[in-house]
Amino acid sequence: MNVLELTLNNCRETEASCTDRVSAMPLQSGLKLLNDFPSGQGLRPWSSLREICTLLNVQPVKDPQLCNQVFQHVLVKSGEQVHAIGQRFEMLYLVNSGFLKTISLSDGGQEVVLKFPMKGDLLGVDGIDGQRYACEAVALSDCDLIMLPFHKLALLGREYSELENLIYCMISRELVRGQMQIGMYSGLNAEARVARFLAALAERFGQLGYSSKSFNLRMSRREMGSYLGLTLETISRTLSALHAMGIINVSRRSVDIIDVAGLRTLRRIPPSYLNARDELRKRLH
Amino acid sequence: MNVLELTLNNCRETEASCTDRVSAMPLQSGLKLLNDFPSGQGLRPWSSLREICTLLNVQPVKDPQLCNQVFQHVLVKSGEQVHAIGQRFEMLYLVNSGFLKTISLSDGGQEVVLKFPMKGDLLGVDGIDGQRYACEAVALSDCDLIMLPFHKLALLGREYSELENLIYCMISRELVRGQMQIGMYSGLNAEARVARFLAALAERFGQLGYSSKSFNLRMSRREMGSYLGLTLETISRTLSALHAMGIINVSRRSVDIIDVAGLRTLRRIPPSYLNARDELRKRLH
DNA sequence: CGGTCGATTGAGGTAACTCAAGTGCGGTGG
DNA sequence: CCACCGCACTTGAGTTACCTCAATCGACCG
Repeated sequence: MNVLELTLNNCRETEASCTDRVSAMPLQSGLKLLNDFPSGQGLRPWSSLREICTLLNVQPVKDPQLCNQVFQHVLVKSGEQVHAIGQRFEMLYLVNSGFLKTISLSDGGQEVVLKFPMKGDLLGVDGIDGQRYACEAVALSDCDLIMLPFHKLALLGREYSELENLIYCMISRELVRGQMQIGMYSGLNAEARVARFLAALAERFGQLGYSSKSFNLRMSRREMGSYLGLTLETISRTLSALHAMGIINVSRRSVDIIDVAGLRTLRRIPPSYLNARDELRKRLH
Repeated sequence: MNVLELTLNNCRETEASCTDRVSAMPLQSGLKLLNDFPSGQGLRPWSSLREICTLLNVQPVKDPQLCNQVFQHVLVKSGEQVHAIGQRFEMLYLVNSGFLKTISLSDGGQEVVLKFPMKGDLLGVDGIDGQRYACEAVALSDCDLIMLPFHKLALLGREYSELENLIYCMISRELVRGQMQIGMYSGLNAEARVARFLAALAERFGQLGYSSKSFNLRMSRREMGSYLGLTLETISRTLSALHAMGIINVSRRSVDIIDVAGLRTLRRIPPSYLNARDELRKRLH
């Protein structure tokens, strides 16, 4: 049984097992396998493990048979859900293109944004232990995801130690990124958080070959605030202040970075840029 | 080559490779292997994989040869470092007894507490990708850790799919716990955070067979604050207020839980319990 | 063209921070 | 044994950074 058969097989399994899923999956059924799509758009329905390694930014696996194994893609439209909290875990998803958010529910039932996965990031790792996804993934733009059926992946990993190690690294990396987030933003005020966030986003875009100077935010102010532990109004105000300082240009969701170094090192914004009011109040006292 | 040889061998390797470590390891050299210790204290220098499964709260591996494989312990004294940030990764550590903290450095060089690992928790998973630990682990009490040389573990995992799956689950679990933390505490005010934290701690102690009603905090107010994103003064005030409400008794680091349900559901503390001052000011207005 | 939704901006309130003064305990040394 | 010191914690008072509520604006969409 070759891998192509394995993956196709697995897709059928996925479809078949939809009925026994615990949580509602309003959009899951709308997911399209890429080979259902009209060809000739430059999109292919599967990627080789070699390509996957490139995407993950790791040494490509050397074994010739292994690195030609292929994995199927899936297209997710903007706003659609990739997986829900509590849904039975079967797949890891590797982002080939597009922009997403992962969320969990806070105590009050409010959604909390955990990450903004993009090209090269892995979704679903939190489902391995417990066999159910612990968070929900939603596409914030049309996305092209590579499906990695975990069971099959592990099976292959057993034969190829190279691949096994790759899997360990992928998972560990996700964990490290979560830790970095906490470390990075704790102890920073609102302005610095937003500034670092933009700088990190710009750097990431740059690494992926897009412009690091000029890009569109794919998330709403509310989502950004949730991710950074701030309210949407604070985000809006801070962006305006960074604009007023001449560090960025921002209009709605389009952002131009003027002074990257400034973004990275900013600690606090002089009150004059934030709001005339605050300064006035201080003088009155 | 049996596993006992493997692990002992690895320990020698660890000692030998101390010189090429990147970061300072002031205390690492003071770590003692358990078989250096006087026997007859009920402590054994190694644990079998069967025991490790119990500790991890997973189905014990069934293969008779595999589950009798043993792993060596290491004792870490309170205040000592288990591993440093940037130190070369070789080991996972499974906590057999004791209480620790893991920290990373915030932007300003301040330490940020990420977790408080205890019995059954795994340390070092963040080192797999990149081959260097991404955080620092410090013992907050005398600790008994089981050393799991990752390379050897992976080697064994390749032969025994059961074990391999176990490794994946262990790592994934660490990730999920990190996510839960973010989800749990975001959107809660200081009082609720402290209350949930105590409730979670109590529950954890209970699961481990200790008293869930009465225990000692092993961390300082500052460390607790760092973990919860609050200052030490806020922690202190909140504990006092919870005491005043009759939900807990607290004196220095010893805590008695009086009303667990209250802790879990608390949203805000009536001003009167917090400080007479605030209420007075309101009435004056 | 109205309706909806996201973003901006303003005004005021407040939760948590900062700074500072005390308190109590545990260790050390006379 | 007591006196001293250091450290973690407590408590107080004032400040402030961020939140909340509310009005407005603009883009998009049927």
